[in-house]
Amino acid sequence: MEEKQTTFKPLDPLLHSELRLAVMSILIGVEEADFVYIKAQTGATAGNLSVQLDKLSAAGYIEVEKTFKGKKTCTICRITGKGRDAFAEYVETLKQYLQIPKV
Amino acid sequence: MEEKQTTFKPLDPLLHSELRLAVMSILIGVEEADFVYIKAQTGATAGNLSVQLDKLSAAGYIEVEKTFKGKKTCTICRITGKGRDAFAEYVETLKQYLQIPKV
DNA sequence: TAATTTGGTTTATAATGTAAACTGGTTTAT
DNA sequence: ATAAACCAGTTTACATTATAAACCAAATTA
Repeated sequence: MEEKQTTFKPLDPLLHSELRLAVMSILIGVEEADFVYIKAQTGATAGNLSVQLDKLSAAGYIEVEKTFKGKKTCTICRITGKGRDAFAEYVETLKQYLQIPKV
Repeated sequence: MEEKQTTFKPLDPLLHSELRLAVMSILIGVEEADFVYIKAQTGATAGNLSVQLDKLSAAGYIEVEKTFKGKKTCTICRITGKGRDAFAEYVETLKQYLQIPKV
């Protein structure tokens, strides 16, 4: 019987994206963050950020709440448990590629 | 004067690719590796691997030597100094996204 | 010598990322 | 009051990238 030499575990494609990863990186460290803040921190265009937040939200990695800040609309994002788990697993998987020992 | 809040350094797009990263990860640990070995380790299709090796080679991150193993052709790959540097920088940059402290 | 396998390359297509163009509402200027 | 500029996003069209199917040449096997 042939043993498959699965040296590299696949990387979650939802997280293996520069902008989405930056968003998750921000959200994992805070209670919540709004669209404008995330946009400033990442330097992303509004369009790109909107699309990527939708994808994270559709995957259940974040939740998005639309509220108001005074009269202005305000889009607040939070990481979910599922998102936290996925991020943690992504980090562990990536360590293999980066040759960083698992702690 | 406005200060730009460049929180996240951009990730080298050549390395931020699952297959190319796996290739570099292999090559950084060995003197050299051939096409067939890399294909087996990564589980990639030959076509995909061929394309990605070309890209790494075009960027000067690896060098590719075509030789023979007996009568069969054999494509040998080695990481270059430039590739080594790029990989190291990619790892450091990524740590910021992953919230892994720089050592 | 015909069929299969090996070691790849080329190329067509699918998937993804990105920013320009747009929307709906708000504030400012005239 | 109303036009002009602005803010907070969304939609959509386009560019880039990834991927595997189809292909090729040489070697091996039947």
